[in-house]
Amino acid sequence: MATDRVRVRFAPSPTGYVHVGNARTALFNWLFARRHKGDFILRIEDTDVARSEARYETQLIADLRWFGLDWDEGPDIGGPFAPYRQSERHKLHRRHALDLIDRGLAYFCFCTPEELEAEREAALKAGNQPKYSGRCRTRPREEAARKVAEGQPASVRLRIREAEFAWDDLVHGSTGFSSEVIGDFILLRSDGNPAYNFAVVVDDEAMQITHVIRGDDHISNTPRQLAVYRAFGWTPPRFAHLSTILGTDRTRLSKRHGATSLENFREMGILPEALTNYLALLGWSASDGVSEIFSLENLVEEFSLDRITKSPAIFDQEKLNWLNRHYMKEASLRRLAELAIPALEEAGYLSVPASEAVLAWLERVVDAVLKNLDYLRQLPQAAKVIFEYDARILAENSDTWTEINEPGAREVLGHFVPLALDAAAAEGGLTYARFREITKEVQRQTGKKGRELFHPIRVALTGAASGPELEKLIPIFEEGSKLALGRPVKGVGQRLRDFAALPAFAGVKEA
RNA sequence: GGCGCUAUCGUCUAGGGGUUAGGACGUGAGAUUCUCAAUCUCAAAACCCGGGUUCGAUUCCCGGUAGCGCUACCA
Repeated sequence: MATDRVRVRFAPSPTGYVHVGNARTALFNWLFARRHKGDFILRIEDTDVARSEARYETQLIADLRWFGLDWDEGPDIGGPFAPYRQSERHKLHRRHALDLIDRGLAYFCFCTPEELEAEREAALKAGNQPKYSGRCRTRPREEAARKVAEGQPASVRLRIREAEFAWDDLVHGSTGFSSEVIGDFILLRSDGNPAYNFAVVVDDEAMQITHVIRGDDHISNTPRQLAVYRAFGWTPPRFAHLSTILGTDRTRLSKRHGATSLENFREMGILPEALTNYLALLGWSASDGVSEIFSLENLVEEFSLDRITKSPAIFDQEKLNWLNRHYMKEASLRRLAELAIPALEEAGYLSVPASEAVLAWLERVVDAVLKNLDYLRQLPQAAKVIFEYDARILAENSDTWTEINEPGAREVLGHFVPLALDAAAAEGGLTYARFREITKEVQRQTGKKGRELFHPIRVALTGAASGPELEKLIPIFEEGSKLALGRPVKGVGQRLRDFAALPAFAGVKEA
């Protein structure tokens, strides 16, 4: 390591989505860098061009920024060790591979895929570790060079010597493999592109990476990489291997488990601070063993690699929801209202762009239903009582319908509806204060109070047996009815007229 | 098949040779409210199995089992 300064990197393949496992790896790298006032580097591993498209990289960067991370060096911002795309570093990889051949530490291999496959199957059948036999290992260098010059396709393999490959893992402690299980693996493919285990090492060394924090699926790759470091005489970085994130069925979390990518969570309306907090808690805990709510800033202060768990963790959407509810309560209503717009538009409730008046009204809507939400995507559903009122549908809902047809309920409505209708007509709407005066009057006339009084009124007004407080809903109805929305919101007067028009309540207005 | 990693409530975890094994999510009950929710209170819920070491193991060691990963000219 050429520097004492902590330098870590996140090196994803741009595949079109950022899996939460990768997001957590990125987060832990970032936290470690920030904790030690070091550098966090973004490097794109795009050697496999079939899977890499420019737009994937753009999306990857956007997703990571949304997630709350920033980096000191990367493909979008450059830096002293550019380029930061693996595909643009292939010349360097080739030069290093050839250098190893010159020094007799690597060699050209002319075996065909068919030959290798046959070898592999034979080894497997014999119950042996299926590793490369070393057939091309002893070919004289001149002969190999001649074949290459003739244009024969050749890969480059590392000459593995008998050795133990051990390291002190920052998460797992001392870990090691015998060279028996490795075999002379590929450095450079016959198409000239580097293999992953070679390219990462060359790039990490060139970028002076001091700590490699990555998923534990790379544990078995580590001895190969150590072999490369050893061949070059480089000092390897420290390694920290993070456990896998599993789905509820204990298999590796994948797309079929539902929301698993940053994009998924953003679309759901999960707040990034909730997701970083949750992911930090998945496999890491604070030193007091109790604290769970952490902003990114607090996480930077508290984070340490030695408090990372070794065992795999199952992703729990419920706990993420809990954190998201927590952070939604902390967020400004304006921010939440803006985040809810796409879902509301999709539901046909809103037309964009939303005016300032609509946004201000939306804040009240968010405020009214927030307690019922796990994430913002659920807002249209939770706000249905505001946007959709249909007295006829109410009449088809047997439970609710039966309730308000009880004699007591009919009595309450018989008094309430005409009073409220008159007030709304006379005053051009109904304030909550006025609404309360009317309910008090109804209470005097009927002797009903509490649930007996309010439940029928709620049903008549909202069409539903449950929902936000009427204190919040009534002003929302009234103000909403004055706004130009994707779907007109009915005011109190309109709702009661619709209700009174139901045949079953035909007499209610005159009662 | 070989190699490796892992194992505390349903889930995320704390802890550690002697503890009433702690917290959180979720669940259940109660309180409160016009309802749902939110909130508050309470409750149920765990050391994978078998050996060893030890006066004593959930904790340390070994084995088993299970889960996961790697075993590529994928990354």
